[in-house]
Amino acid sequence: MREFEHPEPSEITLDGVLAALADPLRRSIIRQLADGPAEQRCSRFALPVAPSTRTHHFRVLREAGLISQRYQGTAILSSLRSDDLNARAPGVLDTILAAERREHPASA
Amino acid sequence: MREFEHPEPSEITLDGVLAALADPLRRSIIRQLADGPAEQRCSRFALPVAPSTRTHHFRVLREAGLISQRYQGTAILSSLRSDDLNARAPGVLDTILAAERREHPASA
DNA sequence: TTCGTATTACGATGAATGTCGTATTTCGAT
DNA sequence: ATCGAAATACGACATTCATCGTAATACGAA
Repeated sequence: MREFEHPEPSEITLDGVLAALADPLRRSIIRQLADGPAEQRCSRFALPVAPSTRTHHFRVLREAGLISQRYQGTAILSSLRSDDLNARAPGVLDTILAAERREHPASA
Repeated sequence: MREFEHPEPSEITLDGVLAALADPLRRSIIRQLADGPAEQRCSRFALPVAPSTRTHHFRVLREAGLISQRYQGTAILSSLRSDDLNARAPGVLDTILAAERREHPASA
């Protein structure tokens, strides 16, 4: 029943954001969050990795300030922190997402 | 050694670009290239690392398609491949550079 | 309460990465 | 022809990172 640690908007660094987005699997998570419902449970993501690896990637994204997570029963709902990101690094997320969609059109 | 291997514009991947830009030292190189003369020699960059480490970072940037390099005497001139990058991933470089300048105003 | 689902925590492992020192190459200048 | 400066190549090392398996936790449902 605990809470997650989320960085404050002011604590979000470009370095953390780019390091998080440098991994293709994490980009696919971000992309699905951007293109789908605002809040999605972890199990909704079809990732070719073990559960514990999935957890690892979600944590990296959360600690970088890219997503926020909250509990709902046994599930965890994740959502994009678009506003905080755009305040801190305007356009970075959107341009990267656009490039990602362009480079990999089908796989959402 | 006369020639360098540069990826074609079509060979530039978002993954390579982001992986290259995930390192703060490489971002500082890119920033100096963006804010200074179009072509700059490696020794012009004041980086707190050994010469061989410097070479390593320039190669990563070159192989990712971020910069192009050519020989001029014993020196090597590096320049940003802004056009190729914007064709492949529009706005990505510019928004990242803007965020970088905003986050670290003085150090250029 | 017991069970099952969703997810995390922990520890291990192999690969990738940033760093360095040393030796080497290239080229201009002396 | 030799020297020095610029940069690379190579090999080594430590750290980080992505991955996994296993065990544990929280919560809803039966």
